[in-house]
Amino acid sequence: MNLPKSEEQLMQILWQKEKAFMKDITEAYPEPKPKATTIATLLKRLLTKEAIGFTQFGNVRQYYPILKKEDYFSSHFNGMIKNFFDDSIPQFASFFTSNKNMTEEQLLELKRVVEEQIKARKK
Amino acid sequence: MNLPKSEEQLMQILWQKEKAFMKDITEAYPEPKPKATTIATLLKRLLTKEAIGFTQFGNVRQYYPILKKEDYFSSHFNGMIKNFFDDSIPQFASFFTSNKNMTEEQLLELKRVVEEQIKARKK
DNA sequence: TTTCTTATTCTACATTTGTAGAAGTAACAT
DNA sequence: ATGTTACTTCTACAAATGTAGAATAAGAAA
Repeated sequence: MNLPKSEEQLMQILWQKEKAFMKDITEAYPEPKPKATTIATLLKRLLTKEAIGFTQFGNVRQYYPILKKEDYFSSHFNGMIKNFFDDSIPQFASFFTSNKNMTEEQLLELKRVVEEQIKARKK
Repeated sequence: MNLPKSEEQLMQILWQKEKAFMKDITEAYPEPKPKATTIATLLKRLLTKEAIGFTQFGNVRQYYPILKKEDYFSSHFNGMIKNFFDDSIPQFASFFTSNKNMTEEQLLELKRVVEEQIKARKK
């Protein structure tokens, strides 16, 4: 499932809210907010793709994501690793950690996280 | 710079080859290869976007990437971290390392890479 | 040089994406 | 009851994307 930018942005809102009525979605958009019909169109397209669903409440719908954020992210991320690092995690890791934007503090934090994970696997 | 799939695929080829003539590009494509004119269109679009350039050799052109792979990847990656992990590297790291697809071996490898990087920073 | 092959440009066209107006409908406020 | 508001569906349309045919030009092969 590969969503265009505009739909992905809407998904981000739904992932964050888990459930949301039109009104909540509109509120969540940053300025300049798209027109209501634009949002409606996107919701409709996402419904067609079955990336989201809704529960009818009277005459209003409460939308919720069907596509999981983790899955969506993972598939993208894996795709990138594959294309950019020849499917090699270490190669990616190396690039990632030598990234100038990363502070030493973050590196230490990362190390901690990795160690923790290794420990968790052991048992 | 955000390239559509088809153009990105062509860029991958150019990044890999560094320089390439039409013929080399065609060869690099996996089956089913796109028609030559399709590739030509993509090259033209990439030239317009100044993502690539070329050197004229007689009547043939040798294309090369102008847009750097690292930069392209970084900007995408950062965008994803921002959208999916609220711009938090540790949050991403945590998700990344707890990924089921990752073997313990890879984790150890990652730890090694991180430590190496920390050491490198120190001096 | 005649023909074949290859690269390039132009043109074309269906799909997808981004955005939104028009209109209908039902709940809501007065 | 009745105009106002919120939501949804339909329709629309420009721009971007994916793909490629037609035509052309210029070496390469015969």
